[in-house]
Amino acid sequence: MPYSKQHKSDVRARIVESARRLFNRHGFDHVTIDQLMAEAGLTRGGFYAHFRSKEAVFAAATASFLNGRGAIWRDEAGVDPTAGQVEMAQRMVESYLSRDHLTQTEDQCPLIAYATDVPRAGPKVQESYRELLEGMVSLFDANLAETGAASRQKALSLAALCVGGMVVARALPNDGIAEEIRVAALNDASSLWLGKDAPLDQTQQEAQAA
Amino acid sequence: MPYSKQHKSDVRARIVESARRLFNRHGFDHVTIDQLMAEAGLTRGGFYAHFRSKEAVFAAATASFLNGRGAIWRDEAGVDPTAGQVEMAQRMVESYLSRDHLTQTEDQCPLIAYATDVPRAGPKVQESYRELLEGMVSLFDANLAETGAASRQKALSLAALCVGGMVVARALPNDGIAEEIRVAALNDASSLWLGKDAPLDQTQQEAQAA
DNA sequence: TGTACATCAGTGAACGCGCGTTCACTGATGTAC
DNA sequence: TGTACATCAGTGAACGCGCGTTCACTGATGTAC
Repeated sequence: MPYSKQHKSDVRARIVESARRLFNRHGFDHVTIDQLMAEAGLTRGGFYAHFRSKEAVFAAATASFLNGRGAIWRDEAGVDPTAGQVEMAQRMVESYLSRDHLTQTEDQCPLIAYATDVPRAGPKVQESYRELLEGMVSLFDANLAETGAASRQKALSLAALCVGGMVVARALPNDGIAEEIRVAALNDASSLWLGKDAPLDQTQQEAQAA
Repeated sequence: MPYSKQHKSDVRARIVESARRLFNRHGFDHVTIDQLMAEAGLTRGGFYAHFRSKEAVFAAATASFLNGRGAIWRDEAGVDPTAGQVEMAQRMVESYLSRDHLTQTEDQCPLIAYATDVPRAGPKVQESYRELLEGMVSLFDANLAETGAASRQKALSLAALCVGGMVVARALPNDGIAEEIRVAALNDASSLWLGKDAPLDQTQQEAQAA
């Protein structure tokens, strides 16, 4: 039995990671098997020793976020015992609508990156997408000041604003309007949903300093 | 001079209309020249008597919305003299976040449909997209109770919620969660931004009746 | 410890298909007489 | 009013390229002796 199981699963993980980064940046259709194998330091043909199809690696990439970064985010959000609930929600929103998250397309949340790929993708991808969004909603739900149906509703629309705001900002040119949308969403998410003022965002701080 | 100018521009308009519908439904990459020409009752080759490239017809389709339906929407929104400002904003939000608008992908707002195609498209498309979004923001801005910077900020985040909420709802399976997002966005847009309760939406009315 | 062997991850050429685009041709239509 | 003509929108076959997938082959690696 040449090549240990360890080796194979390591390589597979490397491919998934390349795939995740590239799909995130360019979307499903605009990434080729060649590209993602090259990014993983391999060549075209070897791909099919690990995955049955391009669609399969897309599903794996989505799932990998769900169980990797996504899970970490989820865990961290529930962790700090000194912070109040609304404090936690506020941190989540600030991190989601941060300038970094708008800029760094490689590591962004797949809810943003895959939004329009998902309807055409297979059931596994759709399931992952749904699961991830539900996770986000639950997380908000648990950390809002409201309870019951009111909390659920706010959690849903807050998720829509966070994810949707980023999708829209991405579609706009980088000349100010995108940032304007992001900052407006951040401020209103804070004041309208969480009932508190957002601390000045990085972009706003720089504007004041100037 | 065979075929009148009229004839040529009629046919061109028919192609643009087919393109708009198909691009709206399937996105730029998943519509073929064959399909859109067939939809217009023509064949492949004739396309290039009207447009230089696929990208060109995409730009034309985007612009056609801007000058057609988009302009109508804009005009209507400013028209009813008996309605107050906030009343107008409320109507706009209700129409944008309506169940019909979620379902009828052919006639939806291109801000939703093209969100992820735009960053990869040419400058004309990007310009149209930006212009359309700015139009929406101005429209909200002019109809909110606030004034100045506060109004602009609310207009921006309201646009993000409307467009983004629809994009996200589209990406979710049609089994309830998509509707839940839409209705939550609608209700919170009404209560948090406009300071009023939304009348019961069609879906909610049906739920109550059952 | 060293060597022959079997396995299978990885290689890169090749296949096949879809689709944007081109092109030689056709035929419908407006104009000139 | 009718007919020959010129134009060019429209046709559909063909081209060319990109890319997902396949396949015969290679060679690295673990195992058996």
